[in-house]
Order: sequence, then C-alpha cells, then structure tokens
Amino acid sequence: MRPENEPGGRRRSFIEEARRRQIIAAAVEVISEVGYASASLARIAKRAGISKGVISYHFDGKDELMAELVVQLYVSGAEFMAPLVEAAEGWRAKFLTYLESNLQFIDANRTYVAALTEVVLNLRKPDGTPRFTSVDGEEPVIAPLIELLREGQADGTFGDFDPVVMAKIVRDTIDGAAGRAIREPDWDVGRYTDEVCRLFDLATRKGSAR
Amino acid sequence: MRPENEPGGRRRSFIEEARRRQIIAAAVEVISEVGYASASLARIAKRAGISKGVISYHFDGKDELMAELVVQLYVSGAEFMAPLVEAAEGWRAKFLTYLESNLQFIDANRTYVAALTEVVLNLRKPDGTPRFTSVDGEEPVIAPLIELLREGQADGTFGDFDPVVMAKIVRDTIDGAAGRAIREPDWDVGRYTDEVCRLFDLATRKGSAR
Amino acid sequence: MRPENEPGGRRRSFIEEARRRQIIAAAVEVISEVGYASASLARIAKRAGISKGVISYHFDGKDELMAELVVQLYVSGAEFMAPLVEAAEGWRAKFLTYLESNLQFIDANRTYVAALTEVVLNLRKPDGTPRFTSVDGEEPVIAPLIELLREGQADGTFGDFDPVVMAKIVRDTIDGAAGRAIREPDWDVGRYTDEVCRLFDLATRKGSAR
Amino acid sequence: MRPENEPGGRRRSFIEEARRRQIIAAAVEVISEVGYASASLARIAKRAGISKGVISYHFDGKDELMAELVVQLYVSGAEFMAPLVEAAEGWRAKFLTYLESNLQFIDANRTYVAALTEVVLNLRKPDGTPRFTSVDGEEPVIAPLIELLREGQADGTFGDFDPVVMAKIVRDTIDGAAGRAIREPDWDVGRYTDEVCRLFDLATRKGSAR
DNA sequence: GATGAATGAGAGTTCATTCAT
DNA sequence: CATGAATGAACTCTCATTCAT
Repeated sequence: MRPENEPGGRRRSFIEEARRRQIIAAAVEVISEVGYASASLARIAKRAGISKGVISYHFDGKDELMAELVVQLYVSGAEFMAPLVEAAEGWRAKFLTYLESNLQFIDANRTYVAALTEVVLNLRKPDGTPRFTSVDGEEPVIAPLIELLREGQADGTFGDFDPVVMAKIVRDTIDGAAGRAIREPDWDVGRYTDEVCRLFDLATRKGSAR
Repeated sequence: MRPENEPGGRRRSFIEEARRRQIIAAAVEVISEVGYASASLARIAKRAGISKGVISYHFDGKDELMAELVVQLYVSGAEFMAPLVEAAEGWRAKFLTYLESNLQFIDANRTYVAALTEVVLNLRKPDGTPRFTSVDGEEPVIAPLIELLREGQADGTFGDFDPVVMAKIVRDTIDGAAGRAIREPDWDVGRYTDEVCRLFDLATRKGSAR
Repeated sequence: MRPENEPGGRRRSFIEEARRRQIIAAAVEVISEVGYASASLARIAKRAGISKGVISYHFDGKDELMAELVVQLYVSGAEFMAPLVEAAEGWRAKFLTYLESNLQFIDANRTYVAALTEVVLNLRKPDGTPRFTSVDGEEPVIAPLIELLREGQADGTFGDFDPVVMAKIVRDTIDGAAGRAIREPDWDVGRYTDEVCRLFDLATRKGSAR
Repeated sequence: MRPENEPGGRRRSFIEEARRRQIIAAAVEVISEVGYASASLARIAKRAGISKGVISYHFDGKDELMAELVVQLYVSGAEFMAPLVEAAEGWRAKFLTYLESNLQFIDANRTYVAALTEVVLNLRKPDGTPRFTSVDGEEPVIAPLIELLREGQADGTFGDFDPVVMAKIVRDTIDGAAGRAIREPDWDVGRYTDEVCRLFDLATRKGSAR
C-alpha cells in the first residue's frame, strides 16, 4: 500500500518523510505531556492538526510509530556524538567526551528524551515481552563503549577493571540522568557533567587500588 | 464501606490485609510479565484467582492499588536497609553499606522492583502529572543520603564534592541497576556491587584531585 | 426464611418492623438527596448505619424495599386525609377538604413525597413495565374522588361536568404540586392551596356555563 | 474530535446531524419502553442498529445525549406553540390557545414526551443536583405564561389572581397531563382539553368571587 | 440476626483500526 | 492522499445479590 524504505521497498518520498517526522514530533509532545499510557492516536493526531486516519496511513500501526520515534532519536544521538568522540585524542579523552556529549545531547533534547524513555520502557511486542529493553537489544548500544574501554586498558591508559561492568554503570548513570533531565527543569547539566566526569575519571585511572 | 487503616479509618482486619497483599502480589507478577500498560484489573484478578470486583472491593480503585504497591515495597526496602546502615561504623562504612544493601535488596526482590519501576514511571494523577516522579517527591528519598554525605564531609571522612549532585548520581546508578536487574536474569550482583562500591569509594575519597 | 406479614405468613415481630421502617427512612433520605438512579443499597445501608446484608435480610430485594416505601407513605397519606374528609359536612366541603388535606400532607412530608415520586416513576417490573403508574394501578387512587364528585352531582351540589375527567385534573394538579414542593423549598403552600381551592370551587359550581 | 455546532465549534455536517437525530430517536423509544434507569447505551445502540461506540463518537457522553433529547423536544414544542399563540387575538384567546396547543403537542408526541419526562426527572449533574428541574431552571419555561397573564390583567381581560401561582398551576396541570398521555393509550385529549380550558377560563374570569 | 467478603453481570467510556468517500 | 465515520474489544468501576461465619 504505502511506499517503504526498509526493507527493500521503494524509497519514501520527501513529502512522505516530512509527514512521518511531523507525526513523530506530535507524538513526542503528547507523550511528554500526558505520558505513554494516555498518548492515544486521537490526541497525537489532534496535536499534529491532522486526521486520525493519516497516522494509520503513514505508519503500520501505533507500535511502528512508537518504534520509529525511538530509532529516530537514537540515530540522532549517535550522529551527534560519534564525530565528537572520534575527534578526541587518546582513550581517556574519548571516554570523557562520550560522557560529556551524551549528557549534552540529553540536555538539548529533553522533551524527546522524555518521550523516548517512556516508549522504551513501555513498548512491548505482541507476546508481551519488551520491544527495546531486552538484554540482547542493549548490546549494540554499549558495545562501542566496551570496546573503547578495552582499547584504553590494552594501551595502558586505563587501570584494571571489568570493562563490561564499567560500561553498564556508565550507561545506567547516563540513563538515570536522562530521567532527571525530564523531571527537573532547573537541572544544572554542566555541574552534573563535571561531577560525573570527575567520578568516572577517578574510577578508571591506572593505579587505583582495587 | 471498607475498613481503612490510613487515615483515621478503622483498623483493617488481618484477613483484609492478607487479601490486599495477595492482590498486590498478583499485580506485581502481571506487571513484570506484560508491563504496566497491559496490566488490567481483569488480568490481575485472573492471576490472583479471584473475581474482578474483589479488587474494587479492597482498593479504592486501580490507582490506589498501584500506589500501595509502590509504598509497600518502598517501606520494605527502608526497613531492610536502615538497621544495616545504622549498624555500620563511620561515615564511609555507612555510605558503602547504603550502596551495598540497596543493591542487595534490589537483587532479592527483582520482580517486585521491576513492577515498582513500571508503576513509578507510569502512574499519573488525574490531572496528568506524574504521581511519584515529581521533583519534590524525590526529596524524601535522597535526603538521608545527602545528610550522610554532609556529615562525612564535616567530619573529614569525605573529600570536597557537591553532596547533592553526588547523591543524585548515586541514586541514578542504583535505579539504573534496578532496571538491569529486571532485564538480565543472569546479572551478577556481587560483582556489580563491588565495582560500584569501588567507584564511589574513589570518588568520595579525601584528596581526590578536583 | 424471614417472617412475613403478607400473604398468609407469620406476623412480623415488632423489632422486625422497626428495622424495616429504619431502612425505609434511610432509603427516603438517600433518594431525595442523590435521586433514584444513584440510590444504591450500599448508600442506603451506610446512611442507616447498618451492613448491606441487613437490607437483603429484611426485604426480598431492592424492588420490595422500594415498593414498601411507596405503600407505606400512601397508607400514611390515606390515614391522614380520610378522617378529615369524612368529618367535613357536605360534598363541596368534602371536596375542598380533600384538596386541602392532600396538599397539607405533601407539604408536611416533602422529603418522603420526593422519594415516593422518584420511586413511582422509576420502579419497573422485571418485564420493563411500570410497577405503579399503570392505568389500572391508578384506579384505586382516584376512585374515591370520582365517587365523591358523582355523589355531589347527584345531590345537586356540583354542576354538570365529567367527574372522571375532573378527578384526573385534580390528581394531576396535586401530583404536580408534589413535584413543586420538592423543588421549591420556599414554596408557599397556604397561598397555593387557596388558589387551587378557589379554582376548583369555581369549576365545579352549579350553573357554570359549559 | 467531533465537529460541534454549539458553542463556537465548527458547524455540524448534515449527516452528522442525521445520526444524532437517529440516536436520539432510538433513545426515546428505549426510554419509553424500559424506563430511564434501564436505558443503557448498549440498548440504545442495539435499537438504533449501530455499535455502542458510535454514540460516544457523536455525543460527549450519555448525559449530553439525554440533555439533547430534552432540548430538542422542548424547542419543537415552542416552535409549534409560539405561532399559534401569537396568532390568537386577545389575551383570553392567547391563554386558551396556549393550553390547547400545548396539550395537542403532547398528544401528538406521546412517546417523545414520555421520554422527556423521564429524563427531566432523572438526569442529574455530576454533583448530584437535578439538571433540569431546579427552581431557577423553571423560570424561562413559565415566564412567558406569567407575562401573558399579567398583560391580560392589566388590560382588564382577566380577573384578580396571583399570576405566578396561576401560571404554576397551569404548568403542573399540563405536565400532569403529559404523564397521563404516556400511561393511557386511550386517553381522549379533546375532551380533556375542553375540560381544562373550561376550568381555567372560569378561574381567570373577571368578577369571579375571591 | 447481622456482618464482611465475594461474585458476576453490566454500566459508560476509550481506543486502535478499518474503510468508503 | 486525506478524512470522518464506524467498529468491536477492552477498560475501570458499580451494583444487587449470595453466603459462610
């Protein structure tokens, strides 16, 4: 019926993509205002100023809309962070840049992040299992970070710690910060970032007693 | 209609309390299986092996059930942690015991914690604002931790850092760990706890370069 | 199970009757406050300060309770009016006393009348047909009035009109007054009664042009 | 969501209006058959041959449907009576035409009037107070009649009586007649109207002894 | 006699989805 | 492409009634 980009379908037209982004933007606003459970298609359509049917036309269903919302923001985040991390010289600098840029991105996209969090935590597959928060699903997200830590250890930059555990702690800290960004409008990201960087800097230093 | 304990109502009977706990337990199971959004009263009643109306009889509504679930587990956690933290000697030991006991509690109550997390993140007041995750609402939760850090700084145990920011990072780390506990059945809490304790021990030490 | 007075059952004990009156009184209060539709057994029991089951014990069901409420007030009204009407001398005086005493009774029992009205208009048999407001059901209520008017015509007191139609108009006027009594707390019954009596006095006079 | 006519919303489409009328008609039928209390949306939808959700789609809720039912019939009645009353010459003729046309309208719309009566007497606001039968709410209904009587008195057509009380008696008589129209299929409106007109004609005549 | 607990049906409402226009 | 209309299932909640204690 509808042109698809993935998988193997015809390329989506420009106008088609614009509509999808418009709808996703409306969904983000609605979710961050009334929460995932109350974010009905009717409300999203109203917010976007379009008819309910349009959403069904452009997305295979509510779930696809929500999944797209997540993917889109995730990609945006990666596109923002990757060049910064790569530009940093040395594993320590890369590590701290990873932390810093991630927190900055969250700060700059609070509403989007709020919506993303709600969706990630709530969206489920038809069989009831989580769509995004599965163990396997996490791997691609933290794999680059683990690799970064391993490289730094191999080259003697970092001390002796379990890179997998450390990566998970980092991610949890960042994800927790995302929640805080949503709930606290006055949250001072700069100070928080400084403290977090200092903390993980100390924890990954060579020569730290185990 | 129904006897109430809080506030000012008659005391609830033993059997009444048992039923409430049974219903809450069923809610916990259902939520951790299908998620908050799909945890309908019908499903919860079915799981508990009772009729739908029973829930309405024992609780003022779905929201009260969910709120009770949160309060109950939160109180359980506090009851578990408080004596351990108090028994520890010295602020550093208290701090590390706080971290350790909290993670242990999460580990020992994974299903409950999973459900609690879903409820806390999703439950809203009738006006649409979050029921539990407001800024003000957080204060009572981290206030004791902030106090603990301040005391340790005053007495020279801890170094120079912002106790409020540090407390928030600690809480985010722990809450993140809760999410992990839910998603990863094989999660090794012991190792994770060691790493977290080492990390925050370093970060709060006196003499850490700022 | 339960002792019955009607039909043919054992006589109800004094305490039994007291309970029934207490429950009916509570029902009257509740109905006149929240209306028939919202007058649940739970609310009535709460108002009476008893448990819900008590009502089921003393009445065969909600419908019997409501029916009893109607009958009880109707009998009270008849007991109040009958001696007054009989004491009046002459058909004209009897007729005006009927009007006057009926309106007085309504005035003195506004809450009861309000409840009765709601019940009469709403209570239905299981098949959906009205329990009280059927054509046949009305006959016993206005039959004495028709008879009174006929006697007065035969004896030359009243003029020439259809006694059945006149009786119906009288009843409608009184029933309408009942509604008014409920809705208007400041309603001046004395003045209303005077005007109504004057009106029907003129309308039933001998020699009125047809 | 749905186009609205009142207040300030977009104009309702023709088809929209037709659906609303169809649903109201079904509600009227159901109410006059099983009564207000048993007139559930399910039954009304079934009678209209539509799905339950359609009612919610076209009306803001059950209460709005019921309120619309009342308003619609009330407006119809006013539209029927007004030109007839205005066309009558002289206050006496206007007064009798008011009575006559009102009773005729009731006669011609028995089922509708039956439903209207049930709704007016039962519909309540969320706080429990009656929606239509309040004292203030009555004013607009009888105000024109009071005015008519006052004009007739000023111009010497009518005798000396309290026009407010008289108007109330007239309304109660008519409303009572409505109830009768519902319950008595064989009710002879012509005869009833004659008798009522004769009665009120006599009661309002100049020179009637007070 | 009286109670609290439980039932199960049915209430109004919301919602994702489908479809003719 | 877009819309408004309609569906039917699922939701929370209320209720009259029953029953063991």
